[in-house]
Amino acid sequence: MARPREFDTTEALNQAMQVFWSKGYEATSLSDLIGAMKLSKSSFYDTFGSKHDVFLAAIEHYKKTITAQVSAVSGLDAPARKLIESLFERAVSRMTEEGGQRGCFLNNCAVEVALHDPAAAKLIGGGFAIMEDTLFALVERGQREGGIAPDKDPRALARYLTSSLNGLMVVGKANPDPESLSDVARTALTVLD
Amino acid sequence: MARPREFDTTEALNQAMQVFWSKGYEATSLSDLIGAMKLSKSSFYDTFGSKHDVFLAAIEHYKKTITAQVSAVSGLDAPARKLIESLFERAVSRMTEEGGQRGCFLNNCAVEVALHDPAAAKLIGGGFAIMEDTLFALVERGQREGGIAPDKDPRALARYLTSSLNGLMVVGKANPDPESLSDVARTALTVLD
DNA sequence: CATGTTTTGGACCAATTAGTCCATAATAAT
DNA sequence: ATTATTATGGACTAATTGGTCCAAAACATG
Repeated sequence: MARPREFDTTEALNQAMQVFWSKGYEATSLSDLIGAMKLSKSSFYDTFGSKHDVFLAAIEHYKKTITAQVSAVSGLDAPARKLIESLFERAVSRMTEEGGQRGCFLNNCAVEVALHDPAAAKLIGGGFAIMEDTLFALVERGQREGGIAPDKDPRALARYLTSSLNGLMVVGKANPDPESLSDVARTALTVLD
Repeated sequence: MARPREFDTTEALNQAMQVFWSKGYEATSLSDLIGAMKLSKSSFYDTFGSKHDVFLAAIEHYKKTITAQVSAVSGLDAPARKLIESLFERAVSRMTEEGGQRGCFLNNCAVEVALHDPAAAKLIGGGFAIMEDTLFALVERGQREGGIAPDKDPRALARYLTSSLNGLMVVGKANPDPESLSDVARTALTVLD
């Protein structure tokens, strides 16, 4: 009793994540999930246990994908400052493009469930930590390279940048205006000078 | 057919707002609402129409309360820069104190419903606009007073500060650590130098 | 006290929720 | 071809959802 004989579990989790991302946890129903994951109700429960279990797994899945993306970006040999800037630019353009207002999955989860779902909160915290650590490494590198003010505390900068990116997503949801968001991104990055 | 003979509508909306604030829109049930608002199901529907109508009214109510608070703060004769700083300080301490992790109601609403609820999205956008305009006025005053860099675009700064405050709330939800959040707030405010 | 107006509890509704279970169907192994 | 395994559709719960409705209770007014 389990999932189809050959069945791409990570792809299913990816689909589940997409649904949670678009609709939020509460607003996502079982039928939404089994529809997106393309398995039967029975297989769903046999394989994943419960809606909440899938939710946690989706958060974990998200963390894996950003870890991959992030290490790809950090590996580029462009100056670290440029990489950080392009992170903000990409956030702005994603938020302003058609259908891009889903924002950041972690961000959405943090706001919707962190207060009432300790298990999820822990995973989400871990996700933010990944972002922060990535930015920390980039900031330190930028300081060595000379693109970022060397006297500033890199940990504080990393925390600040993480928070700034999240702020951008939130205001972008209510008002996805390119000009506004560019103002925010540009101003936020002046801290690195 | 209506509400109780003497009935404080704004107080009821305030209670409704508290519930939506704590639990989110989807996770709030009718019984939650009529419990908090202290009226019967019949009176609820007679007076307010529907859950969604109450939700919109609660957002409006929130906007009224922040407008009031905000004009009180702006009226203080302390330097504008100090007022902005205390806004961030208060955000940090609220997020880190026991039970303060609800964050900002507008922020929560933006993340949970803006994408799928145009009517709410419009009200939420208006709420952010109030914040932005308030900060804009403070920034301009700060620039005149000399506490804030006069060469920077006050509109961009206001947008940036609004976004920063929201970012603070989001990361605070997942990780309500005073040190982290202080780092964020302190760093964010250096933009005003 | 009687009349007219408000307000309410709670019965009721249809839809939906997350979740269980099993007989059947599909597949694989022998 | 037979057997053993695996997966599925869908019937089935029990609870809850938002919402309607009305007879009775509470109240105010005369």
